[in-house]
Amino acid sequence: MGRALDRFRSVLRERSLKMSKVRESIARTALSYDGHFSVDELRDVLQKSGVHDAHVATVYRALPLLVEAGLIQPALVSKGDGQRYEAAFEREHHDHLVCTSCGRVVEYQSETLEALQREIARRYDFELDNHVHELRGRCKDCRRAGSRSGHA
Amino acid sequence: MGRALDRFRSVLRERSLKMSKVRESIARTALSYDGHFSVDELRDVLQKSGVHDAHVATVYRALPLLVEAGLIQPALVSKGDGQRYEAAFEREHHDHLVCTSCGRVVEYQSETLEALQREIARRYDFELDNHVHELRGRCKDCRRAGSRSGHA
DNA sequence: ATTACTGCAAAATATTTGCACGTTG
DNA sequence: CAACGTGCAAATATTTTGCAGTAAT
Repeated sequence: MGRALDRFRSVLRERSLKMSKVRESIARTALSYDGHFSVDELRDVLQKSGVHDAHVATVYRALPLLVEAGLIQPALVSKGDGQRYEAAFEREHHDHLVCTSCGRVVEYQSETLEALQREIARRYDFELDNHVHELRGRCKDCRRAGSRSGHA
Repeated sequence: MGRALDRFRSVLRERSLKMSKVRESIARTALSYDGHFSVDELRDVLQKSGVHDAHVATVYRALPLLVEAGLIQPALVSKGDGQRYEAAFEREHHDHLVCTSCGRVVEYQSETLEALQREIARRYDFELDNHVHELRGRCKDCRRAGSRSGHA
C-alpha cells in the first residue's frame, strides 16, 4: 500500500499536481476495495469508512490519475451502468468471464493469452500499454435453469 | 445480406416479435455500415439513405436484437462516448488494436486467440456468446514521433 | 504566496421508459 | 383483431465543467 501511494505521489509530482487528503483517501479506498467498483460504490465505502466523503466530481477527476499510476484499472466493459474499476497495483493481471444471464463474474488468468497478446502487438509494431478482454456467455447454472433463448 | 435478415427474422420469431420496416432498415444499414458506428452515426446514415429515419429510442431497442442475431457486435470499448458496434454477420471475427496516441485502429484476427478463448470458457463451464478484446498501445509512428515515457 | 483542489450546481451526454397511436402477423 | 413497434417527451444515469472558496507546497 505504501509503495502504491509512493507511485501515486510520483505521478502527481510529474504533473505538478498535489497529494491532497481527499486524493489519498480515494486512493486507499480504491486499493483496498475488494472486487469491482463503480464511482458511486467507491464513494459509499469512502463515506462509511468515516474518513470523509469525496464529491462525485472529485472522484471522477481522481480516477484517471489512479489509472495512470497503475493503482487501478478499468474493468468490466459490459455496459449500461458506467465504467467500473478494480485495484491493480502489484497484482497478477487477470481478465473476466461474465455470465450474461446472472451477471456472475469469474476472473481468470492465462499466461498463454498474455503471451499471445504480446505477439500480436509485436506483429503490428505496437508497444502495448494494456488491454481489455472480456468473455461473455452463460454459466453452467444459468444454462441448466432456462435451457434456451431465455435472455435476462 | 438475405441470409442475415433471415437470421434476424428467426431471432424475432423465437421471441414473438415482429419484423417491421424500421427494424429491417436498421438491420440493413448496420450490416452495410463500413467500420464502427455509434447509435447516432447509424441514425445519420439511415436518414441520409432516404429510406426513413428511426427514432433514437427505436435504435436503442433494436441493437440488442441485432447483437443476439449475430448481425452486429459491440466494438471499441475504450472511449467515453457510448457503445459502438460493427457488422459481424458472416465475417471473420476480428479484434482491435488501438493506438492511444493517434487513435488509429488496426484489426487483427488470430485463430489461436479464438481457440484459447474457447478453452478458457470451457474450463469454467461457460457457453461463450461473444467477447471483447482490445489491445491498447502506441503504434510505430507515434513512438517515433514523441519518444515520451507515457501518457497522451 | 502561489497554484492546485474541492464541493456545488448546472450542463453535456447517453440510455431508458411510459404512453398513445400506427403496424404486423 | 390482438399483440407488438414506433415516435415522442420526460425521466434516468453518467460524466464533465465553471466557479468561488480552501488547502497544499
